[in-house]
Amino acid sequence: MHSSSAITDSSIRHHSYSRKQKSLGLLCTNFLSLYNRDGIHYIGLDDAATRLGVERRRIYDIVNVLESVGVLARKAKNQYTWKGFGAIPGALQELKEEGLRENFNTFDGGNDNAKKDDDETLSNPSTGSQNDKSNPSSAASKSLKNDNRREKSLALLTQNFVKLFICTSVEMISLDEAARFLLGDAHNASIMRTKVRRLYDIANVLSSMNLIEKTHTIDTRKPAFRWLGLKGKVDNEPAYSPNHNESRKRMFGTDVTNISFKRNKLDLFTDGNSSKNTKMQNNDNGSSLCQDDRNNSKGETKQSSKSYQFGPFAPVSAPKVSENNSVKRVLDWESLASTYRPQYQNQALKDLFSHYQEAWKSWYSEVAGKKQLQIL
DNA sequence: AATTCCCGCCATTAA
DNA sequence: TTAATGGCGGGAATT
Repeated sequence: MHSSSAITDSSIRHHSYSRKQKSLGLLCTNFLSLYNRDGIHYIGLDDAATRLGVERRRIYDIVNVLESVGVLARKAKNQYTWKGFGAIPGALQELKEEGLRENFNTFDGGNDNAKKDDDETLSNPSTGSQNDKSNPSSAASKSLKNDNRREKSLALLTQNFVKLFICTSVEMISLDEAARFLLGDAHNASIMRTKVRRLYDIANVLSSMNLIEKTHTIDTRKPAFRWLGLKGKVDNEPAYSPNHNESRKRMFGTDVTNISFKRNKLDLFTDGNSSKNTKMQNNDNGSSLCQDDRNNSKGETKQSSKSYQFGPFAPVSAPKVSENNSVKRVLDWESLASTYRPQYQNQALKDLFSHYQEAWKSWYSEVAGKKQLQIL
């Protein structure tokens, strides 16, 4: 049939499984390049899953965080409305106001998980549970368990994560810190681990949109994410503007179809040929030149083939302005503090985060006491 | 060893 | 009930 194989991976020792090509970030990039076009208004989940060659489940992940930032909007079952990057500014503004107003809306300090076990102090009944649907009043049937799901949703986590940046001017924070912060802190056990897993997922798609970027803390050690927001690439409606260059870590190939070997749990390809798995979705789409790129070291655009354009995000070109022109000078307690600790711009904000104070405080002492920041 | 995070089981919720 | 959603965490890939 077709000449040359499809999964021509030009890197990775031979044909092996590569996690990178299966990342949510890549998938999101492909999703974006697939739908961020002029005539797109609606997006069908089935269509997306099929075109991108992934299971439904993954689409939900992406769609949920994209919606959290305004790029998409749920319209009906199986159908979303494409709002575009132009909708981000407005969404962020809303999130900011919402974040400043009342304590992080539905956020719930000590969610009462059915986890026996000691619960966190900090009962934060608060939340009148803002109902945005309809039915303003009438039967005041509290949605007890109802919101419980929402509280754990990827969408909410995404918004809170974003609020952390836009409401606090705390650019640069590690996911571990973010998780601790977004929780009431002191969440021993797996709750924390799971939360961090989710944050990784979120961070990956936000990264693909260039809303955030992965870097390292000043003392260059722990990886952390920095807020980029609408920086330089602000646009109103036009899909892509010629100018605007940044750098995005993860750059990928052009192939939108995500086909490749599975993770093979109990299936070593000891001998030749696929045994029986290979359950790849039926990918239509004529072009399927798979090719990744072992991370271009030089800013070289590798895209080509078809006509895939990168939307509002960097078309890859500028190598990178500065990774960490670490000025690392005095590195005193204060500078670190300003980096990690949220700086309250006004009383309102301070008040807003008042109940997080101790979270930070404990985190502080924890880290300081350890041996991490000893430069005091 | 530690960090990153893919994969998909299966509980929930919607139709 | 079936189909659509989407928590959740085991454990493999990466660092």
